[in-house]
Amino acid sequence: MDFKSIEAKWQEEWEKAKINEAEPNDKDKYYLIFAYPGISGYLHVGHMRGYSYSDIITRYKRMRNFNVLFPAGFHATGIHAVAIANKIKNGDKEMIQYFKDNGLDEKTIESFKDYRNVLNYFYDVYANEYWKKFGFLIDWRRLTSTLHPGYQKFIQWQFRKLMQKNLLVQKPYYGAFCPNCGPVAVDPSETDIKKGGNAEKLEFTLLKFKFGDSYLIAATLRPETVYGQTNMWANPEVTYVKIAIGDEKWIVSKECAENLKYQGRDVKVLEEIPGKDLVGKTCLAPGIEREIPILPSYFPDPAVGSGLVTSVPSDAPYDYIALEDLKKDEELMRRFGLDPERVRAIKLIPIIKSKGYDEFPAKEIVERMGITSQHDVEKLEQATQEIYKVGFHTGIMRENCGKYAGMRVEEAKDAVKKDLIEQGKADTMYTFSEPVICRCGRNVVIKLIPNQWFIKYSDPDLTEKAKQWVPEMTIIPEEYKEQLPSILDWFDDRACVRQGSWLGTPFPFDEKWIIEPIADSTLYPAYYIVSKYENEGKIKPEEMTEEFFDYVFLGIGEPKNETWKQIKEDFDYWYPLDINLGGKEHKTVHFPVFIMNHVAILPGTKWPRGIFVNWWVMGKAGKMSKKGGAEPVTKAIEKYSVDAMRLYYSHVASPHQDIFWDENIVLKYKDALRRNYMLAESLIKLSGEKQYIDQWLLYNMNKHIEKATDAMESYDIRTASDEIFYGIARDLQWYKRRGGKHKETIAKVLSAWIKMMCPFTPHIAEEMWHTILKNGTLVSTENWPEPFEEEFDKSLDVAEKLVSDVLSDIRAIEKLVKKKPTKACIYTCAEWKAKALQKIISQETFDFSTIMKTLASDPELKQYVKQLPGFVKELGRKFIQYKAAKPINEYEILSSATDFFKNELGYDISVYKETDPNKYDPSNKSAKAMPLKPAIYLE
RNA sequence: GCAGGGGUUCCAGAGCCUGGUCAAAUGGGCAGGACUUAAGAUCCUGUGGCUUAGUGCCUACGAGGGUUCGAAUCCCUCCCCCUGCACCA
Repeated sequence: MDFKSIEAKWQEEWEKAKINEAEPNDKDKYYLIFAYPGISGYLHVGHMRGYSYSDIITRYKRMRNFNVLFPAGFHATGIHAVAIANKIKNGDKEMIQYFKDNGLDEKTIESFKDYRNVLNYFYDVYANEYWKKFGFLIDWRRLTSTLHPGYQKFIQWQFRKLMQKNLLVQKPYYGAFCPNCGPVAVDPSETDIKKGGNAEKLEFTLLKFKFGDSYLIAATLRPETVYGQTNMWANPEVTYVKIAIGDEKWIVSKECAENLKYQGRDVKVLEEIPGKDLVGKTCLAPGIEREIPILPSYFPDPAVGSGLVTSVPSDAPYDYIALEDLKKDEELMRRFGLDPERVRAIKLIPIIKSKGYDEFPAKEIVERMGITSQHDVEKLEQATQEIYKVGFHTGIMRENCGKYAGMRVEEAKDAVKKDLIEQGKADTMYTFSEPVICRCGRNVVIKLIPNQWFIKYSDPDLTEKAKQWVPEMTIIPEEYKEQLPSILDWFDDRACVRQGSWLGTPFPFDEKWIIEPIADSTLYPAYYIVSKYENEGKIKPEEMTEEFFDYVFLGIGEPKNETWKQIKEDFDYWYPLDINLGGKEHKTVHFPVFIMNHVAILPGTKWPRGIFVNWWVMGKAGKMSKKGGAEPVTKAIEKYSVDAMRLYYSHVASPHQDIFWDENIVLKYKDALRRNYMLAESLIKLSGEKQYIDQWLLYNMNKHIEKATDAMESYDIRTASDEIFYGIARDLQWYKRRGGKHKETIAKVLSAWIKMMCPFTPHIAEEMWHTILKNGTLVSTENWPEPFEEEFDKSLDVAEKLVSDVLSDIRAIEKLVKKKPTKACIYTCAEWKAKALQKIISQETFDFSTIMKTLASDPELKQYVKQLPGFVKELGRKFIQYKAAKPINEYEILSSATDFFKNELGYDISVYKETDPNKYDPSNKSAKAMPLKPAIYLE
């Protein structure tokens, strides 16, 4: 089967038929978007998961006779495109190779020096190489980007509305900042940065150690440990600086001085002081007011804190091991003129009592973990974290800790810090927990922005309204719906503009600020209504004034022309949005702000109706990296076929669970598609009488339609695809095996089957619709099948189960007798037994004594009263399974299946009634016959 | 720390809300067989243990308790794993 040409063929047909284009009409509407992707490079198979769900859902809704709007766009704002352009400009080999690997020629790559070409290139790749190739029925006329002029007008309007509602506030903010590039995002995906994505922004306490006319500054996260200080660590390889700050003089690392400057402190560098010059001297430790020695060590990083570290070897693994190392290192001590005796005399001071630790937690954990040197950074980090955690939660200050004795560490930490600051012995500064390097190579610092604009998501009224709205929404999965109110509560004000070489919309109240990329993508489903008109040239961006958007979105004012009127009509028809679909990474940022902005700006009738969250596709090393390692989309399409991937996403697990990409599994789904195709092909060739198995098939198909429909209605893609691709296939397989061959039944069932496949695997569904069923229409425009109208009864299933049970019973006996039988005899039970079963399963509930009474009161059954109790007990087990089924004629059913049995088993089968006086029954098996469990004799 | 999710049979993964038809769907793997020149294709059969002419019993759904006639499913305690946490969308 040539998947590739099938895909191309039907994609073309769909486009010709324009079934992707949506205009208002008199049908009910359904509007879905997926959270549009940032333009950050080629996408991999992980990204296609959620997008595929979007297309499956919208195709389903379309077949349910909804008028469906499914637009898409690009999130172009931010740093990505500029970063790529810069790299090309700088001749970055890796980046150039990346494009070469993707088949681009030198000239095109060269053109990427202009970020606009980068954007245009990826717009094209995403839309045409990914989405279109995946068969998505996106309304391409609405394609937009966050950099389209109209879109920017829209965003500016949105911010004016926020301002009018007092939801924009200005206050100081400490943000990550690159001196070259401006604000950067520090996050594990390392979009903006080269290194340090896991760094946390920490507020360090700066301890001031009196040292001559100035202070040595040591940064710490554990101010409460001042009582355990034994010495100061200076790194002899680092050059420190003496700075004038306020009316004091501090000694810190250069990086620290830099940080302080960025954090709004008035800093003037006075002179440089090599670290080795500090070693051997003493300083006055704050809090304990004791002179302590300054000792050499190599772990203090000038980029972290102040580059100087106060040593608490009892509770800090780094300090402990550094001290131990030094004590052993005669040569080092000699080099700095230290007195080895005095160094060795330094004793650990017990200060905190933590659960599971004795006097010196640091010493204990270092020994327990077998850490032998201060260069074993990984283990030391782990140890530090462990001690920090245990100390914080369970620690109690010991009696030598002054007025804090007996206090819990959790409280002492803040108390000590506060007191030291008040006494002028400490200060604070923000620092990253590890060095952060910008893409440009510079160290990222934390900068104070005194007049940062925020969106006031903490606004109590807004939060409350949003929380109230959540229960009204359809949110998939349910757990997220329960989580959302607490996320909305927790959600704080969020910086919404920034300065720097960023792409984005100018902030309407101060154009030197650019609106940051999360804030400009919260209300955008509304813009897809307008974007079509912008793209068609029917409205110019200049025309998109405040008046325009007020009219279209809020119904305020009057239309200036027909187009305005029409756009408003469109908006009123399509809005609100039914589903916003996005990955789980959006749970705590995008989705909450999406809800809150709608709630803040639009009237209640336009608030979003639903959210669908999908989880990720994982590679072997965790989340699939955007930078490589994962399978790129284009290659995957070739290898697996689009439909196989769509089915894989649908069926391999619930959408709300991470899945692990495994190409063998995807290939299995490709096999499954082929198998179903072949099955349908073989069935359509059959012809013959209508039999009871046809009724059975229709009955089961009916159930599959009901189940799959129910599943789809509740967005349970996994269950639906299971019913359709495996449940139905299994029944068709059995039908065929049982000798089913009625043309009309087959055509009817296949037609429904293929329709149901269509949302999931549209290409192969179209192909089957045409080549197997010889239809001239598009299955994509058909209606989803309704359950068949025939009267069905559960007895159809009961009967068929009888046949398959008898078959597997015969097989079981075959195994036990350990020889190939030559014939089999089946004895169906006597009439009275069948009658008794019928009486039992017609009961509401299984109650032994009531049933016995009912049976015993029957004149016909009365005579068997001795056999009844055992009989009832045995049938009790089947009660639920057979409850309410109509009676079946076992003899007839089995007799009609003798050919089937012969085919399956390879020998003759005779069916007798237990009561038949002429039956062949050499070993008296017939008496064992029970309802739905005939006796069997093998010879 | 704050918030959330989860531990199911060889693997993946349903079931759990609404307790009994659950030795537990489905897909894979594996074993055996069929068809084939052949197959990664397709089709059958099997896949906890013991036992048995189609049966029955035991052990099972992280661990331990509890509720119940009855628990993978409800309640409690404990252990372990995972995820997100804010100028990345």
